[in-house]
Amino acid sequence: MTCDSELEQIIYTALTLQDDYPAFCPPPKDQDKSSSSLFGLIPDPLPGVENQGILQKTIWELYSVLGIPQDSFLNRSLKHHDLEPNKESLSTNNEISKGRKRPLYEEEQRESKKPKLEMDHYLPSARTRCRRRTIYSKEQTLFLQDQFDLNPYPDFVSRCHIAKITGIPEPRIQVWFQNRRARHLLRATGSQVPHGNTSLTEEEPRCFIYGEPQYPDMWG
Amino acid sequence: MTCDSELEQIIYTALTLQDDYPAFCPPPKDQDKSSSSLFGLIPDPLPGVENQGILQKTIWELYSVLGIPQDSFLNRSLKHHDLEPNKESLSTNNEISKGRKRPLYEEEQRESKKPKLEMDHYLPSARTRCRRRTIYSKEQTLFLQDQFDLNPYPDFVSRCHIAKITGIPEPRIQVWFQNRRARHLLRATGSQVPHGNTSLTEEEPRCFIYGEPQYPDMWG
DNA sequence: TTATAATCTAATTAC
DNA sequence: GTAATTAGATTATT
Repeated sequence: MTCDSELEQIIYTALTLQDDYPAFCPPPKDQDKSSSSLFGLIPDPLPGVENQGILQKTIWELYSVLGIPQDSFLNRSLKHHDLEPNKESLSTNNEISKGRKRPLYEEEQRESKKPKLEMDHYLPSARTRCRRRTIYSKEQTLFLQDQFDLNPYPDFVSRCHIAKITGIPEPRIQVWFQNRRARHLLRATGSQVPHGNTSLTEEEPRCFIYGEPQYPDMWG
Repeated sequence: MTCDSELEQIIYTALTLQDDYPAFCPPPKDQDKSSSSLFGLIPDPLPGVENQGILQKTIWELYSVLGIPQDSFLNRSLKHHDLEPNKESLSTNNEISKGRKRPLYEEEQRESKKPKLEMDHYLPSARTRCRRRTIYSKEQTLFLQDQFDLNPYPDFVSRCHIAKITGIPEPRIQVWFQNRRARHLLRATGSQVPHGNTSLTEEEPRCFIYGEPQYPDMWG
């Protein structure tokens, strides 16, 4: 009914969505499939969030395809993120880490003689090792390149501006600039012109640009 | 009326919030304070999002304290993030990067003879260079340490699980594990026991653990 | 295949 | 002490 690419798309859509809304992160897989408890896994509607239908539908599809039953630790985990990050959410649910140790992987601990099979089952290292590769549109890439020409070291606030304008999450912006610097700043001084005439990282090839940021020529 | 620490808290609260909701990222500072346009900066209520009052109040406080007027590029920027990341949001607003180059910093370009003052003004490198340091609660730290003992290399799905349970954003989980590995895995084999008897990174001191992950002893 | 997003180490900064 | 950032190397997707 659902081919592999479809399933993968569903999974990564859910993972991408939960990146913005942690409450929708899917639970770990479990072989004990009791179909009666399937509905218990569908998260309650997050009060107020838009595109509720899309989120719910995606998670529902994911759970249905994987046949994930209601796991015990989920009952003890946080119900809903209160939309305020890092607000000691665990303090009201401190039986997670106080009452027992390692609630997430207690299944693996119990049968510690089949570690790799269990691990591959729980954490499919081939498919979910990395975050799904982000594809940027032509307009997004052009805008990022323009910003890079202006300042290859945007600070947090600048990255937030870029994130707002492009719609790209700020951590992706950070990674994009890291990769861009590795490709272009170093290539400009290193491989293309081995003797370095491009005056950007000339005098200090491996400096940390903290106290006195070095900017392109148009900035002075 | 508002002391510096208060202002800083407001700024970073807003920045943290916009990390989850990019539409609420504050605009860049601007000296042209025309108080009449202040209300134009207050973002429209994001339809449906909870804690609307907190977000609105925070942004309002921030804008009021900074006296930020309605910037021109804000009119051309995205109105509301459509809650689906990386969905070529720019394609419907492609006049941002098509119609003109570098809309975000056109002010600096115009007066390119005062680069550092302008840059310091726009991008206060001392205060907003880095993301505000995240403070983890005792329960969060304990849970992360437990997960680290089980698997110091959690993949994307595992990091999402941890993010869900702890309420910490996934990128922060990633950074936490990076720092923890640098502190503990290397310290265990390097400084404490210089000759390395702890069998974790023994045969391959600088390997990338991709194809065949190495896990602690309890995993085999 | 190439380009590049994501991950990793190691050193470092800064809170 | 530790969260965040950086360079650089590497993996791996498109």
